[in-house]
Amino acid sequence: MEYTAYTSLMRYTAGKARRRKPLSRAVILRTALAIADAEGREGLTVRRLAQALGVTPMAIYRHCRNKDAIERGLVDLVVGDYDVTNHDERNWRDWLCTTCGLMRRGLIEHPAIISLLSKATYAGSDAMTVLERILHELRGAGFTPRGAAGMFHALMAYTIGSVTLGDSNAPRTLRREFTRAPRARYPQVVEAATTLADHFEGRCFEAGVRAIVDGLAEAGAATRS
Amino acid sequence: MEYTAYTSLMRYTAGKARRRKPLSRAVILRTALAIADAEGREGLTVRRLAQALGVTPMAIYRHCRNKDAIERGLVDLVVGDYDVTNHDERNWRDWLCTTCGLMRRGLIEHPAIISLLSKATYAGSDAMTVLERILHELRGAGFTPRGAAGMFHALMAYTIGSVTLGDSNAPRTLRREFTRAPRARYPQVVEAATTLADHFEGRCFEAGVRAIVDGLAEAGAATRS
DNA sequence: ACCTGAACACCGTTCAAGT
DNA sequence: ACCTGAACACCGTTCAAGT
Repeated sequence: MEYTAYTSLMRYTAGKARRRKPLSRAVILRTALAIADAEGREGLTVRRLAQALGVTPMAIYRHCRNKDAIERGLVDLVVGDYDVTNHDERNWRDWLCTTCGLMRRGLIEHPAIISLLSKATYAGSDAMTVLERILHELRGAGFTPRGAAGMFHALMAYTIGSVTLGDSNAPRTLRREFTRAPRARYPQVVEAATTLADHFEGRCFEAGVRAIVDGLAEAGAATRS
Repeated sequence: MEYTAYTSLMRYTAGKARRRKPLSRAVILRTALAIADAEGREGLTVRRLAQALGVTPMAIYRHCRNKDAIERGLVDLVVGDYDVTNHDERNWRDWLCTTCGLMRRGLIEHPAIISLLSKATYAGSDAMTVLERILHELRGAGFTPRGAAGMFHALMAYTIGSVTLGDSNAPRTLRREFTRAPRARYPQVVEAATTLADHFEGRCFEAGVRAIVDGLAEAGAATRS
């Protein structure tokens, strides 16, 4: 216990003076993200955060209204860090595919974020900029506003759901559960066990995105001009 | 504070004798679900649960290993309550559509569950039965094991992601954020505002499912026999 | 076997006080 | 203006004790 707290403190404050001058909202959020990444969402605690910052818990309240505000700030921080639309795929299908892949990557590298997504807000955040950029790309590809909105939402939902299903269980646990299920009661599960596990582990993510893109592109004559 | 605790106690124990005899794992989980539904995930507390059961917190530990076990139990409980595959659609597309609709319904009626999904396990749970049943239906429709697994995973991911995006923000908040976004910076968002909000509010869920089903059914010659 | 009481090591947050 | 100390009302969980 003592040891864990100590090494964590070392890790999060590495290279900084133990007594810093500023303590801004920005450094609070960055430290909070580091803690959440390392110990998970419930490992992030105002008191723990203060300790990592070398400060008293109450010092944090001078810069952030409360813990909820910090958690909301983390979502913004990650969205801002991953410039998911900043790449140079030429055709719009590849562009969408890469964008979703980058989103997925960001969510996986910061696993605590996905459970905070429900606290996020669009107004005045980087998320709105990402949304605008994706709609712009889709309009350029010939989608109507309605078609573009549908595509954005479906891909977003699929990506988030994919990550949720993926980090549900420890890496190889799920694979074992499927392959070792009693064949008499679960014949289909056993037969599809390895391919099921592949999907849950995210190995077929890109194929899923492409199928959804194609499915939505065809659906309804009104979605594309 | 006193008042809230009192009315909650009344609500959760309504119709039961204040001093019950058994206190089984089953009644603990049912009460826990009621609390989680009413106050959200962080409103569910061992001490609060004990209070609602008219018992000391430690009495609960005789029946459940710890809070984590209770939370995992809640996912099973909801999956078991909603018999999502029990309906009589004739063709497989409609069948999938209705199944996803029922899953979505269950998740929305118990909003705390979605954030507990990552704690769930397949082995020995009702979730495995649902999975088996869906794969069975897809095999019957001519899908290969691989194709069926892909379809299950994609629909599951989409459904979960859809609900996650939906309950992110309070009902009308998101709609306002989109329609009132500054037009100069976010022209596409403003233009698609109402249709975007419709999607986030889940009004186009069924259309999304159908498009994904069609997209995956076409994808790859190997997925169907 | 089943439940309770007291205790421990934590939480988020407020309020008054220091510099 | 920015930070601290002490306090309050909570947590999950363990351990020994009651019946």
